[in-house]
Amino acid sequence: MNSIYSIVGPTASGKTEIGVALALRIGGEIINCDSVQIYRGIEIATAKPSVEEMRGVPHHLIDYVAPDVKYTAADWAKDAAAKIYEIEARENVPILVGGTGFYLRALREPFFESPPTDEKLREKLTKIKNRRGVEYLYKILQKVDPDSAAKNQPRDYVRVMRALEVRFQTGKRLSEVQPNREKPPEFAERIRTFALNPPRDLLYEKINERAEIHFEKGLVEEVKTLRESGLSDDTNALGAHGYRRVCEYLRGERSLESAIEQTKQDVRNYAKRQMSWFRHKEIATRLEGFGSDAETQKKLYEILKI
RNA sequence: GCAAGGGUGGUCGAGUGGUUAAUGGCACCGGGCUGUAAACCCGGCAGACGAAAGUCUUACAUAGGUUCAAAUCCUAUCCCUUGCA
Repeated sequence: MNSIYSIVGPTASGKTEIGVALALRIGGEIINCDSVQIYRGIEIATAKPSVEEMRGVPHHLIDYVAPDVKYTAADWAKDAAAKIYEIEARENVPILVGGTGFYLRALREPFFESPPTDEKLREKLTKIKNRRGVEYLYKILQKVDPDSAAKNQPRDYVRVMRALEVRFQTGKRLSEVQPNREKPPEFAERIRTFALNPPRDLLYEKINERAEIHFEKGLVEEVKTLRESGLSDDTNALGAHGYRRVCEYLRGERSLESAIEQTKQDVRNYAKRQMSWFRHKEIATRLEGFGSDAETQKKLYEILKI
C-alpha cells in the first residue's frame, strides 16, 4: 500500500519548503490544498511558491481557476482526487500541501450528495438577511428544519443559509440528508498527515514581516489592476487576506497604514484558527518547528525512515 | 508661571458616591464549523484555590483624608494636553 502524504499547518509555517523537500526525496508531485492559491491572477499576497521554490517538482491545482469563479471545497475534492489517480498512474507519490483543512477533509470524508449552489437562491437569501437581519433567517430555519437550527448559532448565517438552501433546493431537510455521506475514496486511508507547529511568537513575527513585504512588492497595484479589469470586490479571490483590506483602502474606507496593520491581524487570527483546526480535526503527526528548517525536515525523514 | 482639561485593566475607551472586578471595541487565548472555509460563528480574558456554586487577595497615576460605603468627593505630589504668558 503506497502512502500519500499531506503537509498541513498554519500559514507561513513553511509547508511549501518541506513539501518540496519531501517530493524531491521520494519522487513526489505536489497537489495544492489551499483555497486561495487555486486562483489565477492573484499573486503577491497568496504565498504561492515561486518557480525557484518549486525546484522542479510538479505542482498541481495552482493557478487553474479564474478569479471570478466561486470554487468550493467539493470542487477541490473532486479535482484533487483526479490528480491523485493521475500521479499514482505515473508511479509518483502525491503530496498534498496547504492550509485549508476543510478541503482536505472534504477529500477524505466526502460530503453528502447535494446539488451545486443555486446562486439565485443564495442571492435571494442574502437580500433577506440584509433587509431583515440574520436572526430572521434563523427563524425561518427553525420552522423549516428545527434540528439543523439547533445545531447552529443564530448569527452564523453562512451555515443557516446553507441549511435553507438544501431545504428549498431539494425539499429535504439538511439534518435528514447530511448523515448520508458518500463512501470515502479508496486512497483516504493511505493519506499520512504531518502538521507543522512552529512556535507561535515566531510565526506571528513572520506573518507580520510577510505582510509588509507583500505591500512593498506592489500589492496595491496588483489589486488596482484586477479591479480595473473588472474583477468584483465580492469574489472569493478579492476576499483573500490582504486583497480584502486593499479593496477597502481603494474604496476610501481605510488608510493604507490601517490596511497593512489589519492584514497582519487577519492573517494572525487565521493562523490561530488553523492551529485549532489541525489540533482537533486532523489525525496528524505533529512536527514542531518551521518546515523551512533543515532540522524539521530531518525529523520528517526520520519518522518516514527515508 | 497662571488658567482649563485630563491621568481607568495589554490597548482604545465608558463609568462621576452604593448589585462595580469595573459597559463596550480591539489585542491575546480556547473552541465550533458536511458544497462561501484566507469564509462564517461561539466562548474566555486581574490573580489564587475549586469540577462547580463559590471563597479569598490585589485593582481605576501616587500618598493621605472625608464617608456606613469612593474609580467616582477633598488635600498634597508627580505626569500629560491645550490656552495665556
